[in-house]
Amino acid sequence: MVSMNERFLKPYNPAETEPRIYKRWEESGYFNPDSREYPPGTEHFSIVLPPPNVTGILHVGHAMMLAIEDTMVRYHRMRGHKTLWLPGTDSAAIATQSKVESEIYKKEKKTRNDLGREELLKRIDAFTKQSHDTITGQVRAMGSSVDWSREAYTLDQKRSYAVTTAFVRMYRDGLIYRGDRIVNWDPNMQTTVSDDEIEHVEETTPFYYLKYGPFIIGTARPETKFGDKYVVMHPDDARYAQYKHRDKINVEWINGAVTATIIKDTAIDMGFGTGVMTITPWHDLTDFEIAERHDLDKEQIIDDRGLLLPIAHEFSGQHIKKARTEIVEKLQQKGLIEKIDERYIHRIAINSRGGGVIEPQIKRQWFVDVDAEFTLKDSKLDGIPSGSKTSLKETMRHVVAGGQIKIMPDRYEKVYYHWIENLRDWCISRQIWYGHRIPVWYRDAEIHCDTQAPEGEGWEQDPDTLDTWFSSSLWTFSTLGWPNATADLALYHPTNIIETSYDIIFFWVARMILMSGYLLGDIPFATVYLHGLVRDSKGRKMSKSLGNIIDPLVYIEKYGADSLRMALVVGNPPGNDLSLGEDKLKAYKHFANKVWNATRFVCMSTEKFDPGTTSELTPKDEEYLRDFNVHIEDITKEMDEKHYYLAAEKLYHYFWHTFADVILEESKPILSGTDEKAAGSRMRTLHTMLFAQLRMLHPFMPFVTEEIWSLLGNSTLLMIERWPNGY
RNA sequence: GGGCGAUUAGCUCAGUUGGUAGAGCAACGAAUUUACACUUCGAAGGUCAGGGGUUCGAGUCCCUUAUCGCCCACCA
Repeated sequence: MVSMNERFLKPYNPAETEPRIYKRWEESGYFNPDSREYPPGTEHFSIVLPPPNVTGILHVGHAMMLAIEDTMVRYHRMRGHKTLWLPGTDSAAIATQSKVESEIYKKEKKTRNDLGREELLKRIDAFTKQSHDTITGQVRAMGSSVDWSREAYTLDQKRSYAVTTAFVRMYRDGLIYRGDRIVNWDPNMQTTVSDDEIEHVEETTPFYYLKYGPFIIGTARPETKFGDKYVVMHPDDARYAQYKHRDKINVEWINGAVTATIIKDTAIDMGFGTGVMTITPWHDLTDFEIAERHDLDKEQIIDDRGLLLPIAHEFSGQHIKKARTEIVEKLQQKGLIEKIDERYIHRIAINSRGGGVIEPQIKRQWFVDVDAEFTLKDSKLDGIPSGSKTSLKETMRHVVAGGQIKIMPDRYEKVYYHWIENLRDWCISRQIWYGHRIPVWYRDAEIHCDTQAPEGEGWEQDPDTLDTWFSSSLWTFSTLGWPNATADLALYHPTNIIETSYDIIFFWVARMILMSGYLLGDIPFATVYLHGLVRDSKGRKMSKSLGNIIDPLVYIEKYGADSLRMALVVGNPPGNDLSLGEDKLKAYKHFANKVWNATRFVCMSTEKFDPGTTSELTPKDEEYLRDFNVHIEDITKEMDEKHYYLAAEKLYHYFWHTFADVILEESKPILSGTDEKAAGSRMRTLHTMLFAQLRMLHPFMPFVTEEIWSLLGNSTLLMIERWPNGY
């Protein structure tokens, strides 16, 4: 053993060590799998980093993701696999634009229309650049061994080309269409929002029972009722048997007499209220579907900004929020109100990205058809042969049901199927400016969809951009060079694992499966590893209003990245939320120091030991090494089963309470004793166990282990050492 | 309205196919020119949410109730 380095005389100092070690790693080039030669037939391991949104700084949830993924990656690299972890960031179109817009408005009282498309995009670019640099700095501080040479951005040139290529293919296959459908409209952001981006918030509002001719109808939104001229009831409702489908009756309504048409439809719940309702097809999905079934007129009542249209007569131009009181007053005066229930619990839809209250509107938008049949070419999907007909829904369901993709924990498979069953066509066009422009051009009645603008005069590109998840859904292969047939794509796709938060299983995981299935005839990853949310020490969600959001850099500065990583990995099985308190960080900081000092002790007491010679082992030491081999096997098995949370805990426990507390303590008299054979045997044993434990701890605590490795006189980096295999 | 999860030591959580209840932290009692006070040793602490069932045997499997949490859903 080499003589003890003087640095061991002081406690381990992560703040001084970590940036220096990361620099060494980065300069070594080993994050890039191409930097080393591998024997033919070497297994490979690839994952993509779920790209963080360039909307600000990373939080501890991101830190957890980085900790788990880096653990996986370092483990596989040490197993000798050709390992790629591909980093990047996400433009997060709507969230980013919304954030920049509101900052500009706060400071300058200017809206996007004041600035114009070009200027706003310039401002957003400046913001995202800064945000990007902060984020990549944080990713480095966590010790993430990502291949920076392959870093991607969802909005860079290569990814944009992938996006337009995907759009054009889907359009030509009839999987993308343009249609007048009811969509979720955010009047604040002035854009559509997908179903998955909607949050429902409960609200107690008055519920009005209105006299509509001979009927009583209920509504929570009297301000939408101006145009109501269809009254709908269930065909089996005996109470209304006297009325026949399509009968016409005259009723006195808000703005005078209207001729109403009776419609019988089974969508009506006979048990709710009076079992009769009038419909507002332009602003309600159920109503829209009823209107479609019976080919009824649809009329717009509310405009894009939430103002009432001329159909509201004297209320025209008023905002719906403000108009309600006056409208109710008028109804009251006309004697049209039967009664008011003041305590009605109602769910309103909110745009989770920007915050506006959703107003359904009928709009001409672009959609992905999830039910349309298409022919799958070059299929690698089990059970869906090349050339067979399938649909996006079917491929999505099939790859999980057939076990080609495994979701951890498996209970999320049910959630996934349920989502697919209820999935409607995906609205992909957005009326914001930051994002991928839709690759479609119009000239009068002509439509041109291609990756490039058409030749000739008078063409106008669609002003809309694509849902940010459209580009994210290509991430596993757009980052590897698709649509070009690159070597990276051939080698690293499908990726082995996607490791992400369970709350984006629909937004992202499902849509990656959708896109990969269609565009590549393949799965995007073999395993979905879902981690949970990080909560504070009291189990509360981290939120701005609670003020309990912590920048991981604060923890790193105080306790070191290794401690933060351990705190985020130990006791954190997939699918569970994790409470993070400072006591944990403290505990693992102590542990890092324990490893540090145990090494110091081994150095001090084995200075005479030459690892090149093999001293004969005493029976006791043979027994220790046998037990240690069982420990290695156990840890390796946990790693292979992706039980990182258990492996980390067992490594911690063994190092501290077996290696340090028992074996090291017991070694003191042996090493200072007169029995040279016993001392030599023990030195060899300690040396073996220490080195192997440093290797196994490395994926979890890369900084301290790498630093110790180097202070022990190794000129090579621990990060590319081999995972121990028994002694 | 449907679905899922949780309920185990003061706190945070493990407990893989059923076989005598585990860890970390905290708290408690000791030790001390020690590799490490970012230490060591020791002891304490649990009707495994309640009830029922299957079994030789249940924290684990089944049924049921309660509380908390999450997700989904077009009751106007």
